[in-house]
Amino acid sequence: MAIERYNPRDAEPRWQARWAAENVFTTDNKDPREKYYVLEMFPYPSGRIHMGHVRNYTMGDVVARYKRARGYNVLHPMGWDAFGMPAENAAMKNNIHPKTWTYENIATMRSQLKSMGLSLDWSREFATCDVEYYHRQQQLFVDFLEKGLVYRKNSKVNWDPEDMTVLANEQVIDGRGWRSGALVEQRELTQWFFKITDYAEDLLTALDSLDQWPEKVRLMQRNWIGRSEGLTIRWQIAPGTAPQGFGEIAVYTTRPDTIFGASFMAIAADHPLARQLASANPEIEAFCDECRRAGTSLAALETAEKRGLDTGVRVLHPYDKSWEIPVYIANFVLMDYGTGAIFGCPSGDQRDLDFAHKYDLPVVPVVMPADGDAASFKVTDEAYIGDGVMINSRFLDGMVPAAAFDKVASDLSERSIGNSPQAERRVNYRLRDWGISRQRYWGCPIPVIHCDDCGVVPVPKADLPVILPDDVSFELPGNPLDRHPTWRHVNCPICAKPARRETDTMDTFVDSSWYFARFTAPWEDTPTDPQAANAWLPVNQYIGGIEHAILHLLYSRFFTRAMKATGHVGIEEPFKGLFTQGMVVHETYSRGAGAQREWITPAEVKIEEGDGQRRARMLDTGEELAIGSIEKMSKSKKNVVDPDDIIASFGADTARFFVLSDSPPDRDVIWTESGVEGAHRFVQRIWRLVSEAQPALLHATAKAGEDGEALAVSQIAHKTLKAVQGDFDRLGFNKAVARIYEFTNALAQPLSRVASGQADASLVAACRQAVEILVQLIAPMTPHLAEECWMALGNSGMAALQAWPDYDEALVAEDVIVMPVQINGKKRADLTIERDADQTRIEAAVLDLEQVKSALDGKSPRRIIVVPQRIVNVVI
RNA sequence: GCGGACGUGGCGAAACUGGUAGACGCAAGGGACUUAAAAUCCCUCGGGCAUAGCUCAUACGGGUUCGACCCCCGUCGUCCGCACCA
Repeated sequence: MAIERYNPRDAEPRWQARWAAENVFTTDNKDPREKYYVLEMFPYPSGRIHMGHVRNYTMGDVVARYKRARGYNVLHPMGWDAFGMPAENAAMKNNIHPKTWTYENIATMRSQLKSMGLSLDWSREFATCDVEYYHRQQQLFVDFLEKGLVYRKNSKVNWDPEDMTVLANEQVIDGRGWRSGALVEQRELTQWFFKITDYAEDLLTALDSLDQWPEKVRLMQRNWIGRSEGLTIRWQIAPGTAPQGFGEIAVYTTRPDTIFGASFMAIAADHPLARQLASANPEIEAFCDECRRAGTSLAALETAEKRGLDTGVRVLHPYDKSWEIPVYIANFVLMDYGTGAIFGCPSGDQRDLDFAHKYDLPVVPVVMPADGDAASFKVTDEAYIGDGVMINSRFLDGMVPAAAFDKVASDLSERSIGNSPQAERRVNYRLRDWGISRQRYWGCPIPVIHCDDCGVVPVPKADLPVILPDDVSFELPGNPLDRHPTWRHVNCPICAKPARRETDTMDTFVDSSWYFARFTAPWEDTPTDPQAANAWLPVNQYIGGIEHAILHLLYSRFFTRAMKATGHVGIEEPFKGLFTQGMVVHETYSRGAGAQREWITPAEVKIEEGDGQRRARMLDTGEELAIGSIEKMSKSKKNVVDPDDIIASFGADTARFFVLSDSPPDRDVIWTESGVEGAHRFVQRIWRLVSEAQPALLHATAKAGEDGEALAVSQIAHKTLKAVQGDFDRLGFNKAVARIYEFTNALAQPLSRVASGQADASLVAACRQAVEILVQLIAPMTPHLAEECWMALGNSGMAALQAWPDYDEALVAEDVIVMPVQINGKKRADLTIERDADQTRIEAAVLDLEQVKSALDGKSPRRIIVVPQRIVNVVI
C-alpha cells in the first residue's frame, strides 16, 4: 500500500483554521481551573518575524500547550511593542506615515505568527500604539504623578544638534549621533522622571525571592542597582582658600577607615565649587569644559587619562586641623554619584594612586596584610585593597578596617559642624531615576499641560486620551509635535487660559512595563481590572532574550510596584518564572576580502561535504565561497534564514521541532540546513509509522499484553512519558526531543510488524496505546502533525484538547534490573537481579559472577559497595 | 579592572544528588532495495593495541573518594555583563 507523504502545506492551514473556528485557545477569566500565565516578550513590529521569534514563541507555545493538557486554564496572549524610532526613521526615509508603516508590519507579522500554529488567544491582542492602550497608560501616568512617583527636573542629556533630538547613551557612538554622525552635545533639558530610586532597596532585596529567575539576571540587576554603604563626611575648608559662601565640602566614602591615608580631595567639574571657581578663572573654566566634553563618549572613558587641576582650595582633616589637604578638580569624579566629591587615599585605591603619582602627592599606607610588618610595608606601584590591619592611622592602628570604619563613623557622627553632625552613615545606589521624556512623535504623549499661571497641570482623566495627531510632517528634523500648527495649543484645565501641551512622548520602555498586566483584561476602560490582574499575575513563565536582563525587566518590576501603590494591582513582582533563551545563529558565507568582502545569504549557497572536507558553493554558478564564523543572524552578514521560506518548504512543525532540538534552550542554537532536514525526516517518519500501522491499530481490541514484547512497548512508552513530562516541566526541550527520538526508534520494529500483520492482538493493543502516547508527547511541539495523527488513529476531538496521560508507575519501575558491576571502580560486568534484592543477596550474586571470580582469584574482596538499584563496586 | 558563566567525539550535545562517559541528532563511511535517482531500511562511527577483550580519554596539573565530567586547590583558554560608582 502506498503511503502518502505528510503534507504540511495542506494539514497546517487546515488545523489552524479549525483551532480558530472553534476558539480552542481563547481564555476565559471565569474558568475556575487553576490559572497558568505563559508569556513571551512581545515583538517590535519591524517588518517580518525572524528565527529568534520562531524560537522564542515556539518555546512559549510548548509550555502553553503542555500546561493546557495538564489541566490548567492557560493564558497565552500576543501583542505588539509598536511605538519607537524605526517607524519615524521609515517615515523620514520612505515618506510613509509611522502609523501606516507600523500597522502594515503588524498585519504581516500577525499572519506569519499564525502560520506557526501558535496556541495564542488572539482575542486579547493589542498594539501599544493603539489609542485604547496608550489612553490607559496616560491614566497610569496621571495616577503616578498624583502619588509623587513622577517628577520633572533639569537633566543633562545627549543632544544631537542635526536631528534635534535627545539620544540614549546607546545611540551615541564615539561621541557622535548614530544616525546623523553629528558631534553630540550635552544639554540641560527639563525632563520627566519616574522615581525608580524610591524602590531601589526593595528591588534589590526582592531579587532573593525570585528563585525561578536565572542567577545571572539577578546578579546583573544587583550590580545595576549597585548598593553601597558608606559615610558622608563634611570637610571644613581652610579659611581664605575658597570663594565666599563655601565653608565645607561633603564627601561620600565607603572607606572612612582609610581617612588617615587621605592626601587629596577631588571634585567633579560640575560641582558647585568648581563652577564658582571657573566663573572667576579662565584656566579652571577651560579645564572644566574639557572634562565635560570627555564625559560625552562612554568609550573614551576606558582609556581616558586621570587628570586633575589644583584649585588652590585647601580642606582641613577632620581629625587634625593643622593638616591641610589640596582640593583638585578631576575628570574622573562624577557629579551624580554620592556628593560629586571624593577624598583620595592613594595607598588603598589604584586610581587614587595613579593620580598621586602624577601630581606628586603623598602615599601613606594605612592598611597592610595581617601578617605584614608595619615598619617596612610600602605601597609603590600597586594599591593594597585587601583586608588586614590598620597602620599609620593614629588611634585606629591595630584595628581591622571594619572596626576602624565603625569607629570613624560613630566618632564623626557625634561631632557637629554648625547644627548638624560632621558625618552621617549613608546608603548609596548606582541606580538613577528613569528619565522617560523623548522628543519624538511616535510614542505615548505625556498627558500634561503647561500653563503660565498654573504651572504644570495634568490632563484631567475625563479629557484623556491625549491623541497623537495624524497630520504631521517628517520633512524637517526634530519633533513634529513641536511644529504642528494646532495640536499643542490648548486651554489650561484649571484657569481656562491658553496653555501649551507637553510635546515630549514617553520612552517606549514604559509601554512594555505593564503590557503583561493589560493582557489580563484588555477590554477594561481602566488600565487593569485589579481582580483579573491579581488572579493571573505574576506571570508564571516569562520567556525572552537575555538582552532585556536589566532595562525591561527592572522597569517592569518597578512599574508593578508603582501600580500596586496606585491600586491597579495587588502584587509587586510581575514575573514569577523567567527564562532567557539563546539566539539562533548561522554560519556566514562570503566572497572577496577586506573592504571588497561581499556576504552571501544561505539561500544562495549549497554545502558539499565529503572526505573530511566542507565547501560552500554558489547554488547557481558553483563558485566556491569562504565559510566564515557562526554568528547571530543579521542583515549585515546576510546569514539570515527567513521563517516564511522554511515554513513554505518544510512546514511550521519542522521549524518548531528544529529550534527545540539539539541545543539547550538557554544556549545559542546553530541553524543548519541539514539539521532542518533531519527535523523534517522526523516529522515524515512519525507520519509514516502511524499511517502504515493505522489499519491494524484502528482495530485494536485486545488488552495490551503483560509480558514479552507488548510489555516492553508499554514500558518504554510510560518511561518516555514520565521523562518527557519532567523535561517539559524544566523547559528541557532538547532532552525531550532526544527521548522522543529514542521512543520512536524503539517503536519502529514492533510497528512494522503490526503493519505487516505479524503481531498478535496484545502487541497491537500495546502499540496502539504507545502511539497515542507518542502523539500526545509531540503535540506541544509539532501540533499540526499531532492532530493529523490523532485523527488518523480514529479518535474524535482534537489532540490540542486532550488531557495529558498519566504514566503507570508499575510500567516505569521494572521488577528486574541490570546493575553495572565495577571492580576497583571500573566496569567489568553486568548483574541482572530483582529490583528489590537486598544487600546480602546482591553481594552473593556479584561474587558468583565469572568476571568477579577470576579477578578475585580465590581471595576475598576488601570491600563491596552496593548502591541500591544503581551500581556495585568490588574493591580488591 | 570588577563580576559571572563555560571548556566532553568531526559537529550540536546527553550523563539525576558523586555511580556504566558520549544517549539522541547532524555529518561521514559501507551495504540492501532500484535500470537509475529520490525516499526508506541495515551496519560502522573518540584514540590505541587488538578485533573475544584490554587500555587511554570529559582543557591542563594536582587533591579528596571504593568510585570524579560532577567536589576542592592551581594553571590555561573562550564567552558574557558592568565599568572612572569613591
